[in-house]
Amino acid sequence: MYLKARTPTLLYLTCNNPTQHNTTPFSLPTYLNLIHTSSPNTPLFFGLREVVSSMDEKGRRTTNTLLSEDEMDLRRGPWTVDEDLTLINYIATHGEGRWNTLALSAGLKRTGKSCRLRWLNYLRPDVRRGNITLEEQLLILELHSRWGNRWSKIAQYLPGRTDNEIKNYWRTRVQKHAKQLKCDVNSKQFKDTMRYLWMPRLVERIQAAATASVTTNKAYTSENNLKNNEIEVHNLKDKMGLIDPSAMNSDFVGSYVMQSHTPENSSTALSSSDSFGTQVSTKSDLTDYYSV
DNA sequence: AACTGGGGCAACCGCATTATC
DNA sequence: CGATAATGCGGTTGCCCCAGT
Repeated sequence: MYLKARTPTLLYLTCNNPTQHNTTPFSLPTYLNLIHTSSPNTPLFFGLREVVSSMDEKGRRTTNTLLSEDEMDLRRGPWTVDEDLTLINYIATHGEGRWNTLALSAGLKRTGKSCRLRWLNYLRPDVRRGNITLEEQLLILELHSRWGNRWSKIAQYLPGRTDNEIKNYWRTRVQKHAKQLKCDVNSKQFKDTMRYLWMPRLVERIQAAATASVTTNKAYTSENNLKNNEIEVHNLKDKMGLIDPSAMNSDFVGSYVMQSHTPENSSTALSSSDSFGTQVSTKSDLTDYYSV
């Protein structure tokens, strides 16, 4: 079993056995939590402390490597695991804010802006990672149609998602499909396609996934779990209105958005995110819509 | 096996806004 | 009240990974 770093702090625990080629991603905060809460002699984590503390963003340069003079001044580029640990530890003790002071006090050779960005977009414990769910896609499409590129505002309605992540999603997925449709992402044609084709289809898929979940659970879960899932699906149906998707309009989705995920109730929304997770692959989101 | 092009995403930049002195 | 610093936001860039050739 070995560690692989795909990004500076997204680590993969991978089996050497090719028949068990199942990489398990962990964010650095997850690792820290596991390491802190596990016994020092727990086999899985035995030695990982040393590995984590000595790895760099690419697994090539160790913390003992001398830094160049430029790097001694102000560092740029990907964050190292050591820097992340420093930032996390400092914020755990002193709290966040006053980023320039924080950067200096923590001994990080980074700008305050860089520290803030790293914390908000990656290290914060409530950052939600993984594929954008169908429900989240629906929200993003709807909210973007309302507010345009107001990414931080849109992010307020998607608990755990950062504005950067939503922005990247929009640019890499949605704009790509606009390009394939040979129309501008701000054009009426494209907006109509979103509203009358993609969004209704998303609703259909969300409902289908919810139904499938119940079917599966009827077969494989305990009676108690089944009860919970039925409640969950019922709640989802309530949210989605169970109306003809073709009749769905912006107002409908908007009311769904406002009722279910507002910044004011985001704490509860986050805790209920388990039921907010119709996962899709990164390739399957909008790909099958524009061809209809 | 080597190369290449595109996708995905973390991080940076510049500007705007807000806070502090 | 003005100057400066800090923070927030949206646009852009650069790099890594991986599928296709």
